Amino acid sequence: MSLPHALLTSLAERPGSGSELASRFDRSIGYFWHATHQQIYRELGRLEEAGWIESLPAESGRGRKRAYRILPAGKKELRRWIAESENPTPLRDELMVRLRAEAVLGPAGLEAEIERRLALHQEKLDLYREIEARDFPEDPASRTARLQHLVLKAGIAQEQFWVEFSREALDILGPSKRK
Amino acid sequence: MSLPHALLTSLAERPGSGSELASRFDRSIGYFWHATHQQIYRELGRLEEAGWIESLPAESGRGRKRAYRILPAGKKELRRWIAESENPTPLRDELMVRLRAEAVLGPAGLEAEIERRLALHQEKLDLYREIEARDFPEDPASRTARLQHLVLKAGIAQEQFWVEFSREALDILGPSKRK
DNA sequence: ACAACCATGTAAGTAGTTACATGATTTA
DNA sequence: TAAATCATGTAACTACTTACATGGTTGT
Repeated sequence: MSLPHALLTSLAERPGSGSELASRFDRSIGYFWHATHQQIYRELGRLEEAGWIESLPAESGRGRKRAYRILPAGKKELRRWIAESENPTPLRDELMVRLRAEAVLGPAGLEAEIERRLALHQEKLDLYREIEARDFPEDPASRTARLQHLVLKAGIAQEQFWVEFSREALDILGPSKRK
Repeated sequence: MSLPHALLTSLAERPGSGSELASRFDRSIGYFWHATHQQIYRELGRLEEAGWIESLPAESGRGRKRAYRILPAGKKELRRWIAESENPTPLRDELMVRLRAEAVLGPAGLEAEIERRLALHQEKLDLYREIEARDFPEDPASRTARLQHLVLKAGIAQEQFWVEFSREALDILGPSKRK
């Protein structure tokens, strides 16, 4: 389970509130780890109780922004976790199940959905490339920057894969409609 | 949620018992959808209750193999589901979180884990390629075979991606030890 | 007939999702 | 000052995981 450590990582990069963390999970960290705001708030509470992070603004009820930052104990825990061993999360993609289902049952209207997916992945690919052009314009960089760039490039490669895959699938499903 | 439809697909391809389905989930269907035997047995019960599949051997308690096959209602449901629209499952990979953590905290011993992952993915890649050579030796094939081949090729592309990615990561993490 | 294994299943716990609620801040 | 939005949070539910249990089958 990586959510607590994803949050620790994000807070190690820069302190922030729950909503700020939630929007970071739609970008950088979010290329490979997703979380909703409900998960994030719950987990921030646990992390604070564990003594790994602290919240800055004194007391406040709801609706008030509350900034968190990582504590030394949190950094220590994160460092310990980095070297841990864990098997890769098994892949899960319903589209593949649908393809095998259509393979065995015959045409059942999968084309439209794949075209929709193609557009989604193309859009995300464009976005990631913009981010890359903006954040990593130069080639030789620090170890930190090279690692962050590597993760972004992995996101780009994934989206590229899906774009190409969708095109191939459309070629098989409906060759007549393709130019 | 795709597990019930993954099972329906697998049973549409060929009837089988729970344990047979479980082992298929380590291959073909399992390239992109994973399930443990506990999930599978539970879900088979639900599918039978829904009237989408039936179990053949009359009455029998535990320890006795029970073969299931898909019913017309199950095929109808599967066909309906194929054309449904669903957003891609968000990616989740702890290794990426670890890389960003190591990027921000500095060297913390991630290399060994990446080498382990590299070996795992290389092994899986070799396995998939064997399966490809055995099951899809010829090029022009039926629509069904082309779709099944496409899904396998996607699995191959994924493992290839991870192998290349791991090598790049090692280049950044420990350039001295690479030849 | 005993051991080892195989197939099926139960139980408890955890992570993640969906729907909804409430107080604060900004905007019309 | 009312409406819309933002930030935080609660509650209920579902999928998935881990650990364990039991009845059959197979091999010696």
